[in-house]
Amino acid sequence: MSSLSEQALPLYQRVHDAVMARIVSGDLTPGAMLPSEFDLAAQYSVSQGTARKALNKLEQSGLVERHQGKGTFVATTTPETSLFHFFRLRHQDESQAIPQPFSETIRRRAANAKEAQVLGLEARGAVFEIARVRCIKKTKVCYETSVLNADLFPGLKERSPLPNALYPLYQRSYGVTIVRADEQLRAIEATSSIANMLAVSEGTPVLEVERRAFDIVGRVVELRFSFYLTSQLHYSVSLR
Amino acid sequence: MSSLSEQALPLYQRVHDAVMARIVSGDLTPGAMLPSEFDLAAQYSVSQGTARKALNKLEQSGLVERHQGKGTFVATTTPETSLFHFFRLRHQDESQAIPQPFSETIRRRAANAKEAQVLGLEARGAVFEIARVRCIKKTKVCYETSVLNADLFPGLKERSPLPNALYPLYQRSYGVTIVRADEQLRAIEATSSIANMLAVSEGTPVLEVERRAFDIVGRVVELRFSFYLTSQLHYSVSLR
DNA sequence: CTGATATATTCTTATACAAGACCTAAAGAA
DNA sequence: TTCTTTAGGTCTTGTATAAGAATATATCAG
Repeated sequence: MSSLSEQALPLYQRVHDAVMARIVSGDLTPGAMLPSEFDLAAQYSVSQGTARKALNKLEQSGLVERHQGKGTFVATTTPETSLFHFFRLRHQDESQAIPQPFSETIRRRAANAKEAQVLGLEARGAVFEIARVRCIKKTKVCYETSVLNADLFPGLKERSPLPNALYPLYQRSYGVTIVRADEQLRAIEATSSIANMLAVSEGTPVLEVERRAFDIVGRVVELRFSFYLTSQLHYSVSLR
Repeated sequence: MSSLSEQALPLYQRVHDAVMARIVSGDLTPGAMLPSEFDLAAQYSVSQGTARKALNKLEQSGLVERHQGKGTFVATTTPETSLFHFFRLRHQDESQAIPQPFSETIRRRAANAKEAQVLGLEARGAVFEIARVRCIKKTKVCYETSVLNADLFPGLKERSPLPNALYPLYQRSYGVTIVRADEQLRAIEATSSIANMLAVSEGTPVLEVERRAFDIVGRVVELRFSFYLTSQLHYSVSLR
């Protein structure tokens, strides 16, 4: 049996934690098949039902996918899923709006105080800043900057131009899976620099979205500011 | 045994559906205690484990709450829960911002085309329109209008002034439980009427939130437009 | 290539026992 | 007497296990 110390916790919880650790550590990569319920049960000396309960819990948290007769697999956050989940821009008919890359700048620099605090870095630690302007049908609709811990994304700058969706890149190339994002939204007047980027007049109303993206273990991996023009589009969210 | 027709569905699913029907129909009201796992098992001629699985599913969907040793209860959408879930306005430190009522107008009128379509009414059906301006520390920060199917909320107009939080009122007084809300957000320039309501100059950036609120059975019960000033506040949301 | 068969997987159902919450009545102190 | 405490009993949900069904896939005979 593997390490299942920590008495007091229920058996299924210990199995759950152990399997989760294997996924988080990268031992089990997205798309990989997990041991079957019976194998897992044997590994940890519990019954199949207990192993099953652990797997069900992992499924509920979205970490794995299960298919009767096939097996249990580490969840693959497909571009579609990722887009659908974290890209909230929609057309007026609620169809998804996917802005296309227009320009991109990647810089390596020292974090400012806020970035260091949010990303959990030491003062003036190294970060990558990705600044992009994006279009829909030739019209600039979005300016956004993403700031990342440089240590987690070695060689990022050399990958320019980056794909439209960043999170699948984070996952496939760096093993960083984004599972949650907290966002703060405000309506602001476009500053001169933002107005310039989006080719509108200064003072135009802009939807500002400040995002903190979290990975599986709860670290803030990305701090992103997005500025959207919402005359033809809107930000769509479902509370439940 | 009660009606558990529909062969082909698993037993626990049938029990789940039956209990859910009792909740939706109003037979079991929010806060009421459900039959125990053993009682439910006896009622539907299944084992306690199967009844348990049905109740767990109801818990996952948020319809009931379970407490070891106490029992299972129809979920009570408390004012706190409701506020926390559907009122997304936050101060800069992420503490919840609760605007206080400043003025309120309730009108009974005919629905316009969009309202009739969204609320599932016949053309020009009767609706209530609640228009409110709300303040934080004497400063007007929000203007919002809620449009409701008048048939679902008899005598609403006579209840003025309404409480700060409307959804607990819907639930307690009219048996309408809001479980989900879809929202569309835009940054717009304040129109003259909105600017007037909020005592700002025309053209000030305002966060517009268009909400459709759904009840347990998936009907759109409320169409709400909110206009927020977001200089001191922001709209906070978590995607996961 | 087709269809039956075997095998591996998850899913469903049932049972037994553990743990937590609550009520009640007896015991004890003021 | 009156109040508080405590012990036990009972009702509740939580945990663990086992056996068989349903589903997907590979294998092999024809």
